Amino acid sequence: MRLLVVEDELKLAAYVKRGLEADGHAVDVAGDGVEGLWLARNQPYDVIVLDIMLPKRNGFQVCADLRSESNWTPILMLTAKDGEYDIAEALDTGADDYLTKPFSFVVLTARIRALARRGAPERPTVLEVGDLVLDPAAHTAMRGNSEIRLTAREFSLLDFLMRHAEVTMSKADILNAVWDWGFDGDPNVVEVYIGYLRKKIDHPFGRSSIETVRGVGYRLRANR
Amino acid sequence: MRLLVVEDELKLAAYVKRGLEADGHAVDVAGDGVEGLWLARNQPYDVIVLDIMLPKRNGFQVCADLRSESNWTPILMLTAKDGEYDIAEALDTGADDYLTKPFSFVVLTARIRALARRGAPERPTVLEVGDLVLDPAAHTAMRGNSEIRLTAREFSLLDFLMRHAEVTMSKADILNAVWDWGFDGDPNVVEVYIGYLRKKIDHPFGRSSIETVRGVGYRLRANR
DNA sequence: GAGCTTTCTCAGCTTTTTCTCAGCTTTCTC
DNA sequence: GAGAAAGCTGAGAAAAAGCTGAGAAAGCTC
Repeated sequence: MRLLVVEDELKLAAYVKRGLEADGHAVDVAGDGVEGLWLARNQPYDVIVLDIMLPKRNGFQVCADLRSESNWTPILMLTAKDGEYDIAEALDTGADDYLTKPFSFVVLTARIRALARRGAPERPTVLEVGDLVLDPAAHTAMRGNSEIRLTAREFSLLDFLMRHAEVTMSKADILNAVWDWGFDGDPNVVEVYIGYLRKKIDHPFGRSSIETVRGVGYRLRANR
Repeated sequence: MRLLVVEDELKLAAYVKRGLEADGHAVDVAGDGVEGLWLARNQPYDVIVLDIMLPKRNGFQVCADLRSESNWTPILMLTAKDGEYDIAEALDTGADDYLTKPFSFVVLTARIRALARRGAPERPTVLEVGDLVLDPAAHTAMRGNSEIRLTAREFSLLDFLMRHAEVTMSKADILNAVWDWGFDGDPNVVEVYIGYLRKKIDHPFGRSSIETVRGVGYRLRANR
């Protein structure tokens, strides 16, 4: 997909760009509202990720401008949690969805995918690895025929691992993708959550499907 | 379905377009009467949603023009509640139905569906999920053989959930679809109404069929 | 316009989730 | 096989999310 990210906070923009590119998308970044507007007008994007607080022209204005020109590219707005700007306001200006900062990468990409899918009627979009099936729309996970109840964080983690099945992901990668941007707590959370997930998704007798690769990270294996 | 929305208020147009597309329709938007007329003449639509107060050529005129050209595409008129324009007048000019602003999304789509159905007489059009049956035309809901009395809001909510059975809908989605456009009250209403609905539709002994997906939203399950 | 229904807000309560911490186990190196 | 590094895990505190009863306000009906 072709994506436009309009975000003035450089670090965040870089983080988002890097992550989305790793996800296989083509990403343009604009640092202020005017530049964003210009790009949005002159390039065809599948989704626009638009921060509200921007120099020169804020997100609401950019969004309203585009809509007034009959540009209906799906827009995902980023709002700060402390809520100086209202969430409802974002939707009112014609945004299609919003996300409050801080957010995790997995959640961002999930939202972008959901937006891009709108209008397109097909509907496979489940992740499958071995006998694990994860359905982002229904927000359910199954091992074989039995449903697995997962919390939001566990779900994100499994989503991430399944999208990178068979590849060893470092703890840093995981922390980056699954936890909110700017998280600076104990990296041990990853171990803890891997533990939770193992308890829930492991076969009663089978071996873990999440392998520990000592000194490197974790890897989700399809079989056994 | 192919729909045309003629509405000059940008925010409302975006909201309607977004929602209808999420509902699986192809939506064109025109920002004034002349553009609307042009599109209506040159494209085959299943239903036209037509605001009355429009720049250049108002809804009545557009409607009359189309009818005088023997264009009988079903027209749903949008009127402001304060009633500067008369509802009867809308029907007189050849509109098929009208809706007063503000309206909720579920109501809008219900009306559009009803209009589109007029030409095609067959079609039962009841919603069924598990042993829940909802008949939008008759405005009745049944669990098995017993009727459930629902208020208008409860009905809309159940309608929405049933149309998206098995999929987890966020509170924001629900608020957007079931409550009037521009509603900016406490999002807690959703929780309250989910509570009401659960009391009414739950089996005496069964588990709830509306599941809470913590941190994400709600999901209507068919079975069990 | 009294009485009933519906819709919505509010605040306190309950449940669930998330995260930290500290001690324990496993694995690796020499 | 001792020591160190890496990983695992149970307990529990803190925060977040959701639920619900009470009641105010608005609408409808007769």
